[in-house]
Amino acid sequence: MSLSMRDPVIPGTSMAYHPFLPHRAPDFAMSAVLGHQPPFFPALTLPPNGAAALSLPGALAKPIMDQLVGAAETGIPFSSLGPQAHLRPLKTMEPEEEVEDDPKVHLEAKELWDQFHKRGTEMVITKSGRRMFPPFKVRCSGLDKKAKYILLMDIIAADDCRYKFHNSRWMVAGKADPEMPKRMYIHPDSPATGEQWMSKVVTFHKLKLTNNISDKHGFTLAFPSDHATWQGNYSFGTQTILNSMHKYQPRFHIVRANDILKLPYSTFRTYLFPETEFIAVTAYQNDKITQLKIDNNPFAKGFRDTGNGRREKRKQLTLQSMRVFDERHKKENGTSDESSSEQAAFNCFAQSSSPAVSTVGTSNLKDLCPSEAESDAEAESKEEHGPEACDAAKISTTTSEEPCRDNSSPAAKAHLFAAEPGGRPRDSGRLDKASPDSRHSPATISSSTRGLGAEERRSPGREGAVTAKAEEARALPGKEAFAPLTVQTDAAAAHLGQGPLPGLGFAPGLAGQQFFNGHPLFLHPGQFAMGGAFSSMAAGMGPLLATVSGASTGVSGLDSTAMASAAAAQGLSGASAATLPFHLQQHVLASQGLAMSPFGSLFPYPYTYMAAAAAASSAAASNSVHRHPFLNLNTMRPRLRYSPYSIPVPVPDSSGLLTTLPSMAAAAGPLDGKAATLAASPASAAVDSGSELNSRSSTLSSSSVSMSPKLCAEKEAATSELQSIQRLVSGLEAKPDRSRSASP
DNA sequence: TCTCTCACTTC
DNA sequence: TGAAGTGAGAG
Repeated sequence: MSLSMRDPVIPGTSMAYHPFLPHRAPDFAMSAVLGHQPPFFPALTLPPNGAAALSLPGALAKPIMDQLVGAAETGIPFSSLGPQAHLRPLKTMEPEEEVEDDPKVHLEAKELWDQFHKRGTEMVITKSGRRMFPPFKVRCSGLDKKAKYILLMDIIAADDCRYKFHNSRWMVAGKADPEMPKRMYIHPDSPATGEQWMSKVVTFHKLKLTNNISDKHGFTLAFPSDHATWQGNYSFGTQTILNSMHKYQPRFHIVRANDILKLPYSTFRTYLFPETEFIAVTAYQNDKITQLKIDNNPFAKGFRDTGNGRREKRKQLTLQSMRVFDERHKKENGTSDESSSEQAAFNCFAQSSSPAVSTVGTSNLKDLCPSEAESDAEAESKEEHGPEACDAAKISTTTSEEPCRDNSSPAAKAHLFAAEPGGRPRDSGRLDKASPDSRHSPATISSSTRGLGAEERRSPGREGAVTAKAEEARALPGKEAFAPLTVQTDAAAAHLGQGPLPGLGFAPGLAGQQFFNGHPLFLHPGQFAMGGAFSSMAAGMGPLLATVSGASTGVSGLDSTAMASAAAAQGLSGASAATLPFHLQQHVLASQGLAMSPFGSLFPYPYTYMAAAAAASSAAASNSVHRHPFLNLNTMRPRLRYSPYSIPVPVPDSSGLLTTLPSMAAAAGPLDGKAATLAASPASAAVDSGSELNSRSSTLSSSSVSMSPKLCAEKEAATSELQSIQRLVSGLEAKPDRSRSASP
């Protein structure tokens, strides 16, 4: 039965309140996500390809909405609203015809990400939502030019730890807080042909990160079917909710589908870029990250040391006032305390100083501190800075590179994900039967070693340049073979519990649960107005029950559907479960003994649909290890935990990402050997840097020469300036947690 | 730690 | 011109 306007459904078709109906979007102001197995749905299937257009008059939709909203607000268990509908497997909704493609994904602005990773990643999250920086941009290749693809991104917990920034480094501070409801962001251009995707850099800069648990920028779609294909709770949104001081890993997905509706049973290819891992913070902890962002984010230009931003003015003021103080001090104490080191420093300063006082402490200071400053400056200069980046290098010197903080563990090496054919998925007959995809080829984990040329450091936000440079890069032989983890899930592939899809393993008790295997999705608001995926979704979402409540977009959700249903399954009253916010329900569920993935995404989404049945059966049949794929995985390769796919992947030891034990990784992950050593004794590190400064000053002083008399007047001024600088530096050193090592 | 405001930026 | 994206800094 195909859905159309005239279908006599009670009291209306599911499409009546489908949130993707563009003309309906503003009306979707429900305060809760409505439940599972909605009683309104007759047994229906979607037309092939979900292509039937549905234009539902508001007059018809409104009463339905009211009813749903009313039910949600009063907390009436949805099951009491009517008999549960039995939804047939949507066999007519099958993925696109198999096409030959071999997608490869290249992370753009990789060098920026590398720096970011090296310095110890931090990503600011705010209540209102903050963009990612560096921006997550990729370039795709190997797509079928004609086929349509949907590109998505989500962010999952990297581990189950909470972190703190202590003694200039990130360390584990305990167990992770309960995970926030996850969403997935669908690139607003989706779906588009492979040709279109490959012709440009795909950027996800509009995705925002927030710590606001009541964020209204998302809504949930439940796929209320007892059929594995449709199980799942799909949350869309433009903001993802993260826990502060927790580590996260962005993921990128390519789905060959011409319709969002097909996501649940389409093949997901998932790519992880280890260097994009980050710790969410509400305020910057690590000055190096701050500086990196200031140097590279156009919006933060005002804080750069160069230019006329507030930062410089403030610095000038500071220096000025300090100079006044010095002069006053000298008048009181005479000038006898001029040290030779000051002279030397002055010499050095005088040689390279630019006239502006405000620039003191950038390149000039770098000259004074060759070892640390240079090492860092060298490292940075090797990264092919543009003009701004050069500036950045100077500034980072100014802000005092700290050996402890520098994660020089070659993160760049970490992105070679060589998939081992080792873990072949276990077969699941049930899946084969249940999934429409079962005819497809088995799941493959392809590790693409794509050699793109070294990317030049780019100024973010300049897509054109980025694209052009990427083009250049593509023409070059690969400096670094990049092989993102590629997991192709497929129905027949469902050999779960080992091999490439252990992330699909279902925790005990969840295996048969609905809504626990779906994964939320971010949806770009623009897609409400889009044709393409969502227009056809309007026709194809019959069996979906969607609830949205709105803030800015008029659409929002509490993501409670899944939990409501699951909680109900756990013996909670429908009412209470339905009224709990998603995250609370998660707690409830956890307390109910429902095993949940500690990593938030209970189960990695769409492929779950394909593997759900198999997972359920295999989980039931398998031993405890198999039922705890994460644990199993963790034993072997702890930091793969954020990957939904526990692939036995050989990873370079230097990666620091996949080979480190969690605690060690947390403690020493972002540090290189030297840093780790220093980190073991942070105090000594601070002392070291200070003493280094002193000894360097002495060295300079001993080699200093007497000054020309005509310089005497300037010398005095410069000396006082130097004192100011040194005071500044020692002031910085004195800062306990956010200390910067002294790079004089 | 977090939130808010501010001055600054880009678009 | 104004909306939106920045980090700093105060509280």
